[in-house]
Amino acid sequence: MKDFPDNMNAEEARAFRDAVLSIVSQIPRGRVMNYGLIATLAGWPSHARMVGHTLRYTPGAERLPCHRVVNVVGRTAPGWSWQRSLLEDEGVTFCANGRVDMRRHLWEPAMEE
DNA sequence: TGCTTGACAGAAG
DNA sequence: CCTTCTGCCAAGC
Repeated sequence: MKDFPDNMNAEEARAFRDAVLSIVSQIPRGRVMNYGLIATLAGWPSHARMVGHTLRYTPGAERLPCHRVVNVVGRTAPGWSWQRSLLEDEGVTFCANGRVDMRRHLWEPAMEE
């Protein structure tokens, strides 16, 4: 029995998008998450790139705290210079190399239960 | 139909 | 620490 189909149906693509947007909207202020983690929680591990694709091309994602989504090493999205300012405004600290201090700000929904 | 691209991740140099 | 390469998978051309 196959838990994770390799290609998505329209229904699953919609479920994936819905899950991603839902997870992102739940990221607390001053915390960040990475793409791989969101993809895993959404039910499709290794679809990290699809998460970024969804956040960028889905209308309405702009109103979500998508600026709290960074890659696994705490680096902000390329071509999105103001993302750092948005995070700093929430109290997120950055290292000298321009990366988010993941050890302090990484948030996992599992830690809520 | 087939190659390239990308808001990624991980390993290697 | 940084850059480059590979694996990944959907979207674009």
